Amino acid sequence: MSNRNIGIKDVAVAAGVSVTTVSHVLNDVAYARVSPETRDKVRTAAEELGYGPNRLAQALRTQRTGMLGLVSEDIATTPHAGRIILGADEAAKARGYNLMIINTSGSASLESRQADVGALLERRVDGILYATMYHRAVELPANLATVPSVLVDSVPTGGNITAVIPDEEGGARAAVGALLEAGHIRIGFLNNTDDVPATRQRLQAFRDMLDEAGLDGGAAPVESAVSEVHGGYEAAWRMLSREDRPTGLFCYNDRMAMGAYRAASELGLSIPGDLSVVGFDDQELIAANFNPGLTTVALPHYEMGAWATDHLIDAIEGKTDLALMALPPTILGCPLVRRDSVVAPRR
Amino acid sequence: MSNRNIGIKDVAVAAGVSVTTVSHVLNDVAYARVSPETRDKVRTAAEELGYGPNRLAQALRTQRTGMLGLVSEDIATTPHAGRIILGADEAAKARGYNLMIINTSGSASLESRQADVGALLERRVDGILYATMYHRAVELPANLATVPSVLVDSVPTGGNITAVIPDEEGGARAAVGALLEAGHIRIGFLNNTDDVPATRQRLQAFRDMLDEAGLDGGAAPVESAVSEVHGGYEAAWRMLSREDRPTGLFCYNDRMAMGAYRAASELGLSIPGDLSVVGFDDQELIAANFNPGLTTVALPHYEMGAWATDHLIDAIEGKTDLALMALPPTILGCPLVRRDSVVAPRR
DNA sequence: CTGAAAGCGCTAACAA
DNA sequence: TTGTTAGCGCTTTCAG
Repeated sequence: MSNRNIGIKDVAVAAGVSVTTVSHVLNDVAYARVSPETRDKVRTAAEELGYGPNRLAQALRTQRTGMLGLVSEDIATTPHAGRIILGADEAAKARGYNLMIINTSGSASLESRQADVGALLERRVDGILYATMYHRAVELPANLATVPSVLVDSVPTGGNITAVIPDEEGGARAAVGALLEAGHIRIGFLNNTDDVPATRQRLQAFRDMLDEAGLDGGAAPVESAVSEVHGGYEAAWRMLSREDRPTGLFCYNDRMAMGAYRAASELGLSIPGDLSVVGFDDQELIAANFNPGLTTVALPHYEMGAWATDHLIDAIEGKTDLALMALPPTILGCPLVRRDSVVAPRR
Repeated sequence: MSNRNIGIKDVAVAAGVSVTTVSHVLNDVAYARVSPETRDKVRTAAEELGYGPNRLAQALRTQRTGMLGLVSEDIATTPHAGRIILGADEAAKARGYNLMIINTSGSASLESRQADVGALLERRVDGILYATMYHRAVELPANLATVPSVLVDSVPTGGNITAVIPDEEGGARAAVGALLEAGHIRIGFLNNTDDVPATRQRLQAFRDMLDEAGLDGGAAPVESAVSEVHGGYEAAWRMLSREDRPTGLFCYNDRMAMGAYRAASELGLSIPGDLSVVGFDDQELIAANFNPGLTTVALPHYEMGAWATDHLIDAIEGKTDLALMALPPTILGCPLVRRDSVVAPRR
């Protein structure tokens, strides 16, 4: 058990050598030439005393803390943050780094976010991950540029910084593809009303897929509403009340799909018999627990967190030049998760 | 904007004073006697140079890092972790501390969890928060005792450590109380099958409340199943198929309540008309988005995180002796969140 | 093969 | 009222 009070000097005394030697063997310094016997003596002494290095002192001396700062938006409000943190934590741990986390609000002022970054900087983190809770364009605090950093789940409004984002288009194409593949030809889209990349890109992919299938994407029904359960409910109600109501429905996210389930049920439409639906986000609680289970598209939060961390560490260790890969953002896939809400349309 | 490269010495030179003076004014050292003019010179010099203290060096010298370690179980799988982290982060930030987070698994071996604590110890965190994802008894890594620490959302199996847990009993009493108050006299409980404190305490509170209301708690219907949606569905189906089916249903958690909603619907029972239900956990996604909105009991995760952090810092700063408050655990309230799933029974 | 000593950036006696 | 200086625990150059 590691004992806070004992230092390298104590180990040196116990082993009857100098601190230099202790440092050399404990850190496996390449150029050090120490006899096997001495190495053994040192190691057992360290073991017996329960020596653990003081990382602060190490850091002060080497100018490397082995700490990564993670500023994350709205940690408590979405499950997405947890996945990014987990991906980052595991990637970091695998390479001997640890995470210093600061929560911020998506709506916080630039100054307040700059102060958060500043706190991390004072602690001399080796690099910073800046994670947002949904894919959009963010204005980054200027002091972020002070240190290697990567943006997770967003693109920068100005300037350039390495970023990693989800493949909205590919995900949407997979979703619509699942419907097409099942044989649907009347397909509707329940879109979000916010002006974020996902809104535009998913719509574009929706239309493209229909066009490519020989259907008229431009004429396909689209209803928009706030991307919450009640919005999905309202939009679905409108969509499903049409004469030529679709047999397949692509929803902007799982929450809207949840609303669509309710609307369908109230309209006497069964899922998937009368209506096939596919969502986006793969929110466990909703998607897996629905009846029938919701086929949806998963967002790669864990993967983005891990990717960002790995590349950040590469940059810190000089294995990569972040500046070179600053633009464009790296895009990570959004895999389709098949459950039971898509079947062939009734004929 | 804080500049990593400039140190206290540069400020001293720029201001034409010694480093001592700089240190004194920048840290507002009480006993220091520095003229107002000098103070000004120092402050503006620091400002202009963009000086930010190197917290590592400070920490090495003062033996205080201002960092708190947080080992948290299963960050990505429950929304609870996010709330604990948020509560801890805000409390910490308010007192000038930051959080170093390590994720661990609830099922990880003692050694692996001990290594996680060890990593925090090497970084010389001033104290450690150990958070579990559900209320139970945990075996803590021995090295945790090395430093001030508090356990969040669990009680220790052996030894003593300050802990903070939710008021299971009070929460359950509030839940059953809501049903009683609405006039229900046939009330059932859908319980969890895991042997955790919540299972026992909520059941006990359920029976007690009925007894106190002059109903026979011992005879009240209880069905148990795994605490997931499908478990709730199965248990509810059994419960609601009885001749004397209850008009009020208390569910172990919101997920089980979600299953109960489905079972009720399939049995042609409307909520809340034919059946009033109350859950536990207040999982936003479920509880608020259900139709009707689920009346439930909120778990004080944010509060536990904040309470633990505040008391940990008190101990670190010598304002409290943690040992004195080690036993018994502090209990934080679980407030009832009223929505629309409880009404008076039909008569 | 091993050790002495300088110094990372800062704080806090102590001196002036 | 201000400055000198000795470390905090470690790594690393340089000399044996």
